Amino acid sequence: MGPSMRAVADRAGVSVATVSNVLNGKASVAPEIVERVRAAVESLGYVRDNRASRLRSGQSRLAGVIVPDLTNPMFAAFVSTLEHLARLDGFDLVVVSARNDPAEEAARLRSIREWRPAGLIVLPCDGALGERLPPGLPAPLVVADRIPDDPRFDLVAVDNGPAAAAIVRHLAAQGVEHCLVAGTDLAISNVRERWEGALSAARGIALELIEVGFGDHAPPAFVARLSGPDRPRALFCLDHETTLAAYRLLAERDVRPGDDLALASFDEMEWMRLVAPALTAVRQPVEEMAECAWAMLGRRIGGDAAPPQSRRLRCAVTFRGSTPRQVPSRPREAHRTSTGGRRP
Amino acid sequence: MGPSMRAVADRAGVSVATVSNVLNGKASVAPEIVERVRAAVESLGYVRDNRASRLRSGQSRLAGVIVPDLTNPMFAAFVSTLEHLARLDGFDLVVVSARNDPAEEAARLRSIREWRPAGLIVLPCDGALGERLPPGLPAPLVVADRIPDDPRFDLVAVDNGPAAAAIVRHLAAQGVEHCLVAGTDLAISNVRERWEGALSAARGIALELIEVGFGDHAPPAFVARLSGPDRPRALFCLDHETTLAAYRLLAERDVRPGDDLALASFDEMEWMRLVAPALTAVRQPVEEMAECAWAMLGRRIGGDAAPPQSRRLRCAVTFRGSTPRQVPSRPREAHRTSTGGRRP
DNA sequence: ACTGTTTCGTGAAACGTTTCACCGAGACGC
DNA sequence: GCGTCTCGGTGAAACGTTTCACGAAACAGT
Repeated sequence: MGPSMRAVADRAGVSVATVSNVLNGKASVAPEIVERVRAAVESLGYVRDNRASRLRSGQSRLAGVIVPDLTNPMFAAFVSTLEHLARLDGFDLVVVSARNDPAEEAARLRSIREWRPAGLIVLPCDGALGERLPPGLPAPLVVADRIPDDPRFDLVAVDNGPAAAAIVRHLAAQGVEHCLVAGTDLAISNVRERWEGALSAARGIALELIEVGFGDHAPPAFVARLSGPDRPRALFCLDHETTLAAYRLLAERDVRPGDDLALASFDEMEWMRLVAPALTAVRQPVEEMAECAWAMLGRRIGGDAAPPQSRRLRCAVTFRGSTPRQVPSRPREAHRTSTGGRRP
Repeated sequence: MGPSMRAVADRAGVSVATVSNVLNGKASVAPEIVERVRAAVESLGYVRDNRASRLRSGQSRLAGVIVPDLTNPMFAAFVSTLEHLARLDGFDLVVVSARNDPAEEAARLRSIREWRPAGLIVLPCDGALGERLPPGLPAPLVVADRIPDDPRFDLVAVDNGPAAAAIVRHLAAQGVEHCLVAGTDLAISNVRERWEGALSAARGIALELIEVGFGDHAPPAFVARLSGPDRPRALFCLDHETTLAAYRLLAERDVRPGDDLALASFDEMEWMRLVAPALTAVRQPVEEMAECAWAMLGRRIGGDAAPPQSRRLRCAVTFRGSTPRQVPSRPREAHRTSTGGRRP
């Protein structure tokens, strides 16, 4: 163990209470004594023990974040901004990745309580968060990104429906008549909302849904649907995992996005702007979401007891070369696609 | 505050010491009493307070991780695996992103000590980690990914030199005679080692170095070098940031990797396999690195006092379409590039 | 019946802080 | 010269655990 306040006090020739006062700037202390204490701290290399400090004071200045998967760049960005904001407010963050496993999420939710966090920010694996929560909320909880069945919590998410609708309207306007819509799992609120939003805008365009799950490999049904001779002319992926799986699959099958298949995606990532043609995609405002979540949590920690609030942030939809007009005779405005006739 | 052990003890009609024994399975307790205590815990919804527990026991079962930038998918993956491993050993993780700022890194390094972590895993911003460390190591520290000037710590990193050499040899074999080598900053050990590794293999190929820094936009010198009429026929980027900047730049300037410029990269990412032509790249074994770091830290926490160890993990180098043979007349084996004549 | 030994459980002392009531000593008003 | 403040500082009681020495049975061996 390092030196304790006791050691500092002895060396400075004062009482522990005074050391505490100096360190926390609580009571007024004579400048000369402040100096002595500072010097003692310095020379001993004293570091406060937060465990004792927080235990006694009842404060925790610690927040927990639980994300479904830290490997997903979106969630990583979320945590990163959150971590920064938290630090500005003097909070530390315990970060947990549930690895897309509700059981692990539940376990972590339980174990994190032992640290007595001042607040929790949870991006749930699925909608059934309420059931997994230990009875009796241990601390203020803000739910982000995914919508739980349980309305007890503050919520910040994006407006999935309208964004998906915008994509579908765009596809229809480009002349697409039939579109395959793929997502990992409709049990995830975002995916469900996106599908419903797409449906709501499906005028003059036929939509067909397929769930592909989280597995490392695309399920046979998906593969078959995309490689058969009657494969759709357009594909709208409702989340990043699906887009990635589809993009790989298409490359293997030598189906070129843009040329052979209109491709649009939710969850815009850097690579979607780098590939050629670039992908039409919906970008979620992750940073803004993190800011909002932290602000909400801050208010709750501050004691605000207003009824649960729910905020929806607007997504940015960008149309790019992967969804060109569907009239082969007219020259395309598509970005960086070859002019055709490339297949042997 | 929630119920304490006192409350549980009262309800079960035993002493706090017994409750503690039951909860920790330390001393032998009569089965009937165990049951009573369990029931009391259950009905009160008791949760242990780690602050008190760890304070008294002197254990911490808490580890800190400091990464330069959580937004970087490599570091996110590192933290993710680490978090998982830690949890398997019953450790919690305090995660900190230094946002590429040595000052922030230093600040966090200082403040994290207040939690009395059992150990620290640090991926330093630069080589000068030693200077920023508070005097007197507070806990075992394992350095990962980047090599500090200070040899006091256990280290796990990748074999940058050989991997870079492999890339350069490959380029030479493909007929490249002159290659521009770009990296953010030679002050970063990885970048330096890669450059040196490249140099060591530069037989029959001229290498030219440029540092591009971390800014959001590529510096003018880089832009000029890549767009001028005498631009090099090959580019080797020494880190992900640089590759990204270069790739964007090339796209704007309508210079096609593979066709117009051989392009190889360190830090393979998903998108490099998705673009066409796919990028020749060096993949770092992040997961393995995390496993190794955790294992090392585990040994130190266990009390191993052997002299600092240093491990280098092997990178995987994959040659892809972005570095085709440099003989224009012969048909290329390149993957998914058009057959030429595309420029108006 | 007298020791040992084992088993099961308890009281109380830590751990390192914060906080609160209190105290001595000047300063001040009258 | 006497109360009354304020200022600066202190001792000691918490906070919720773990741990340790110790006791009270119960049981076995002589």
